Amino acid sequence: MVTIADVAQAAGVSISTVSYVMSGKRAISQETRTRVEKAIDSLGFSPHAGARSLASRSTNVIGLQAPLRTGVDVHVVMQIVTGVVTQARKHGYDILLLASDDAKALQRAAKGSMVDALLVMDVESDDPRIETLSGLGHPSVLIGLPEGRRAIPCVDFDFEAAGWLAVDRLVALGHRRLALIGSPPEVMTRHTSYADRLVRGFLAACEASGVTGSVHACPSTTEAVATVDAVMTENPDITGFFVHNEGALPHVAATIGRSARQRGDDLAVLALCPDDVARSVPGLADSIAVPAEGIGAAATDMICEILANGSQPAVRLLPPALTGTPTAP
Amino acid sequence: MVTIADVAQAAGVSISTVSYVMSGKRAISQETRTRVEKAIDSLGFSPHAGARSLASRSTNVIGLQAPLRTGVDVHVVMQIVTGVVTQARKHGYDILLLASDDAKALQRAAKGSMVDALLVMDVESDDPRIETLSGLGHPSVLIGLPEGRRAIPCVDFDFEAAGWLAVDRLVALGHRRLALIGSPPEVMTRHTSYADRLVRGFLAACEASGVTGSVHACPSTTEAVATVDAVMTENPDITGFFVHNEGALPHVAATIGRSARQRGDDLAVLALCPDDVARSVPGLADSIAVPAEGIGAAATDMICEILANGSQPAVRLLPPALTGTPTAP
DNA sequence: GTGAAAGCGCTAACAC
DNA sequence: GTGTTAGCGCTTTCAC
Repeated sequence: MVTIADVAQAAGVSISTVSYVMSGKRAISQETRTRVEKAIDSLGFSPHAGARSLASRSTNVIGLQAPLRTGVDVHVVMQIVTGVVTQARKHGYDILLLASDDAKALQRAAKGSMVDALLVMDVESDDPRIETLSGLGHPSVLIGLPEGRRAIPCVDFDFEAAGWLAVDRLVALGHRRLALIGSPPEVMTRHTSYADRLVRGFLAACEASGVTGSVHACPSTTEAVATVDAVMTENPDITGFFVHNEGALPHVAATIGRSARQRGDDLAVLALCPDDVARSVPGLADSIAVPAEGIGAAATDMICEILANGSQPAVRLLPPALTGTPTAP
Repeated sequence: MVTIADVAQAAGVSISTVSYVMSGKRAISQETRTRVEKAIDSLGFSPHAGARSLASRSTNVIGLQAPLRTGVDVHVVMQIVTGVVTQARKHGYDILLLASDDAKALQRAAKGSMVDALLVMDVESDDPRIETLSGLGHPSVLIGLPEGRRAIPCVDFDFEAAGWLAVDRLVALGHRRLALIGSPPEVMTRHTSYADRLVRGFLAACEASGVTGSVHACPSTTEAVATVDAVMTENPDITGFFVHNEGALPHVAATIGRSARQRGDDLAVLALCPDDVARSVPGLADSIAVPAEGIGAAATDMICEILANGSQPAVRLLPPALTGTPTAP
């Protein structure tokens, strides 16, 4: 293994000079700098991460707790993780992927000085992890927006605004009876924050616009088709569908598309999902994009800023936007 | 921060005794052991990972290079990652998620002593990373099975055997004209190892069974339906479909199911995908499970064994198995 | 069965 | 602008 001492010797300077060349924390003459840099390159030196973290009391690693369980939208999770990892690297951080999604895992990483900060996804209201995080002494950011005391900074997509936007769009298209085909029942029941916020925005917007809106939990599996059929049969006057359900989306789009063709109905499907997912669904005209990678990147930016400046920003919600071919009413 | 010295003092023993209690590397009297353990608990001590890695020259971290790009099957990737992370924790390892999937990232992690070993997914034949890994001095395992020199141990699902199994199953159901609806064109063209192996097994089995088999690349997006329609129109005598394509599967299953219903054809769809994905597709009777989480776990076991025993196992392929309601012919 | 002490490779005062 | 050196918190000889 090549150490900083080897580099110093090769460059004919002291150890600290090499260290300062790397960190840029003090002025170095152009001449020594090049000499040191050459030595570093030719020896292929990279500093020992452990030694560095021991001496500097910081690891340049951020711990990420991602929900690897099923029932979540894998596309969204993957994209958020991608955003986090990519952005972290830009700030010079690496990502330690935590195994379990309990409070213990957070403590292990923090107390073992394995990470400088923590990024936690899929936090529910009253999640015990929030209290753990507060007591940890490590900066942390939640990806999501749990209800309650708001002790930890949060980054998320503005699902509530998305609910409003969806209703505005469907109403603009001429629909007066709307349905939200939402998350699977288990997500709804868990009161996962994003599901609740979407429903709230959707219903409030329906009321504000004076249209009828109903909300339907929908399994993300085989039963999605049956669920949609049931909704359509029992509420034949619904013409505007707003779908926020990964597994159900293709079925819903197909079912409704077929029904529109067969019965000549003027039905509309508006999806809430990542852009590329929307593009892969046949027959889907518009969608509201969930900027999943952007959420990951924003959360990472926030935590890096806290790490750098000690600033303590509160909540950041990314605004929704319509995508796709806008079919004028 | 509470250090090992604090624990030693609290327990009235020397630092080394505390260290040995934790590592179990030398005999400790029952009495001191309990005293030390109590001190550890009451002080809430966890050893500093960096200090440990500096002194012991090992990090207890495994680097994982996962393809976060699109075009891959996100369900499969997520499940493999889950398997890796979960199993690693069981062996006492944590996972560092590498940002980019190039050789540089592997070097950075290894040479910076951030990891003890590397796990690399989605390796292609002639992948430059293979040579990098060989020269790195860190143990590594590939998840996948690239062609060629085989310098690095590999773990994967036995896609070739899956091709055989699929044909056997479809033939047993009475089908004589088979089609493999395969990976997207970009994956086929890249000669991603798994796609090639599946095709090879499928075609060989068709020949061995004396049935006709054709292979069709299929985009994982909107065009999947059109592709399948084209295949069915141009080859109306195909009755057995073997689908290995995340995005296309629901469409294929639906299209073929409908056609079977409308035209009264005896068509069969056999899918190759993770179990839970198969269960979420309406109207799918059987499938061959891709044990994605098992692949991740097996790869992790292998690398941990190499780390522990220095053993150098070669290739491990997980066998395919039929799932679902076996509909007798 | 236990302790003392020499590093591990780096950072960051504190010199000059 | 550069060098010297005291730690950072742990593991692991070596000594008893």
